Amino acid sequence: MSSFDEMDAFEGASLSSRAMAARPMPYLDTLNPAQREAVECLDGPVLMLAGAGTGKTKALTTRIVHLLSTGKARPNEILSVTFTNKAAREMKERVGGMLGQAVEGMPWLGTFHSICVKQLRRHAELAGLKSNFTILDTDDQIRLLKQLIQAAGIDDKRWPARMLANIIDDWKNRALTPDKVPVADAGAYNSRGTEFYAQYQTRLRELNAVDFGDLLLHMVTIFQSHPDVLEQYQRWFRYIMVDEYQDTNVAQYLWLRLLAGAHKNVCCVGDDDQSIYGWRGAEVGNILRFEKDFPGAMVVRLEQNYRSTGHILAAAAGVIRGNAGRLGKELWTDAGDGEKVRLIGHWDGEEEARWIGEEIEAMQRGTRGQSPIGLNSMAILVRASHQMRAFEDRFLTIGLPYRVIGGPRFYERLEIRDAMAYFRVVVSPDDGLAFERIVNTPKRGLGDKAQQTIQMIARENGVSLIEGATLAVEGGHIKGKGAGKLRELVEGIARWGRMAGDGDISHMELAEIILDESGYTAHWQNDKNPDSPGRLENLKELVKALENFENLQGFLEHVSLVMDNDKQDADEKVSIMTLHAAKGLEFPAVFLPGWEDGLFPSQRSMDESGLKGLEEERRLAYVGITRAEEICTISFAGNRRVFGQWQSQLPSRFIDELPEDHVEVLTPPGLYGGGYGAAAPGAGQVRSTIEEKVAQADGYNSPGWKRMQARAGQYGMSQPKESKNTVIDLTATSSFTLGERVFHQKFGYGAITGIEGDKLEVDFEKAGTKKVVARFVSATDDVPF
DNA sequence: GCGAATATCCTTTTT
DNA sequence: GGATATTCGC
Repeated sequence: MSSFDEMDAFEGASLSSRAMAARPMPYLDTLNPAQREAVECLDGPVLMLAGAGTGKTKALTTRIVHLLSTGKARPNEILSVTFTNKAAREMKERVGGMLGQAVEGMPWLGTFHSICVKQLRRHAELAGLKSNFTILDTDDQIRLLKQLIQAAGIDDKRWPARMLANIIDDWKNRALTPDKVPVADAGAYNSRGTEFYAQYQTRLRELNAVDFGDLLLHMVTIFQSHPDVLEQYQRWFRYIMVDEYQDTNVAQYLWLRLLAGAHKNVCCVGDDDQSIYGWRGAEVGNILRFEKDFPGAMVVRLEQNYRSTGHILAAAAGVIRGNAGRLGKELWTDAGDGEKVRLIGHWDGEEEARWIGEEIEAMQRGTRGQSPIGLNSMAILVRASHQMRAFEDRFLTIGLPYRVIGGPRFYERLEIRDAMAYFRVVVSPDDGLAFERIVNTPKRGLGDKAQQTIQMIARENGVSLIEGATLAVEGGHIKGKGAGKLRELVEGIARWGRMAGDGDISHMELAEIILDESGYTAHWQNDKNPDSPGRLENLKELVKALENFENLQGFLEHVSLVMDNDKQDADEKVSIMTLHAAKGLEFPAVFLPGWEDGLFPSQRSMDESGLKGLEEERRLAYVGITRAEEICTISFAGNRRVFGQWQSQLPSRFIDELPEDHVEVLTPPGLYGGGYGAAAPGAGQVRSTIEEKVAQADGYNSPGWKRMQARAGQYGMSQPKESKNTVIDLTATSSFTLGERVFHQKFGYGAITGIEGDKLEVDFEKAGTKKVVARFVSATDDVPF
């Protein structure tokens, strides 16, 4: 085990704390009273409840600077955790900027995952791993599970590997090792969940690999079973700071609590209203419970908002008010009311995109009566990434420059993943998953049968796949020209490995050699596909990216942990991203399209997590609105293509929660039947009272929801332009016939076996027989009988 | 064993 | 509509 003296020597403080203590502290004067309180209270537990746009990052970074300036800690004694790499980078830059020098000496400022990798590499043997372990991505994870499932003779159609991966992830997020999974979960995955989980962990160890969840889980396990290791870290990290605390899951929470356990100098920053990662295991409970976990904790509320105008804040507040059990904050601003939030409905998704495109161009020119707004200052925030396509299509045709943030990533491209699999087998020969990926890419005449032979031989001899391949060749178990090719590949991998070890050539040269000698480059050169040249370009770019790293392993780790690829180009472009990706960002003008029930709030979220899911969706709406500084435009469409089929949509229930006084309705009266604001008959009664909302027992009984159902009949827009096939008839109760094949968002396809008023009994292919409300089911093309 | 044609499922959100 | 799994003909 590495000693901490070593750590000190490698990463010791480069800043003299004594010299800094003598300096004045002008930075404190730029803070408002609440921020200052949080910054100056250095010892003991502190909870900073920081609403959107209240200068949270400023407070956090100033606090680090203050710790250093007062000589309370050296840079390497502060553990500072964020969720995203972007946030970590920003903090580093800002601390560096305030100190007027680079912060080389803050080795423990990073994401949960990157810090845990660092720790785990030090203590890998305590988790049964070697310190050069590989970090698997979701794809590998699923492939591995699929193998286990098939080996167990289970139909992976009925029990998809993806599902099992989610279950296991969930357990890991809750810091549950296979032996600790509660009995209540025993029914998971055909009652064999824990069995597969245990097998999966064994396989990972054999492959000298970990998945994302393991990074935290292994460290928590190590801390729990090796108090000496934990104590060293406890002593080392004299101060701990956590950003976005509302997003921590149980494993992260335990890890933090263990590390902070001794001195309790922990400062957590968060906003319960912006907790939007529950689906990934985040526990809002962590932040709600902070004062119980750390008795005597100081709680500071940051409520002065420096970002948005009054109307925007009021609209956001009106929406989030619908959630119960909040810690409660009221944001205020002295920036004035500004423009009201704008609301508009459209015929369909394409028209919505067209309108937003025109609106953006108008804003850009300043023809809306306001001063021109640059494209960089505008963003479109969507609920689900598939919504982006409509905008990309439209903007491409009108030549409006845009950038997609967090879209399909460079490192997820086929050719990049292949190339990286080559690097992986060279760096870590135990990595059988990478070997599988490349063994027949390019084609080497090694099909299923040959690969099964290799698998079998490897398993029989208890060796890695590569060694198994060697044995298979030597034993003559592989026939034909595949044998020669396989031998060539195995020898190649060994040779490249030696070259990496010798260090005679740079890792960039090595990467090129690997890609050339393996025939991978040639594979794309010979491919006549029109996109092959692009792929070769990408490979070049990949090799170039290696420049910034010391070796292949460092690069691979970077790729698995730092997946961001927001290339910052100087051009003016509109940003398109998901609401999740937008957290922490702000734009003068924000568009929020697709506010339709089922899409936003997402049907799946509500089906899977009920009221909790709905509340998380509502927080997402809150996050969306609060991204806007000056102009916020919400829109919805009456018809939308889903899976290539037209479906009519209802405006989101969140639209009804927007407080009238702060909204300007742009929708021409009559277009969507009216129901909002002055455009509608009987407008006065439309908005529900706050009491009603608080009293609502569940989402489906909300006044907004009921009203929408009532309204459904007057839509007048449920006919698609091309009356191609099915539109859900929202009012019908008897438009279905016995035996008809139908589709349900959650249960999939099935046949109707009974009709009872507006309720149907459907025998679903996957989910079995269920009673469902007709409204939730749509007819399919298939002719029954 | 391979590639093209055909079926099937699907879509939240991501470190 | 589009990505992936399966099937079929060579």
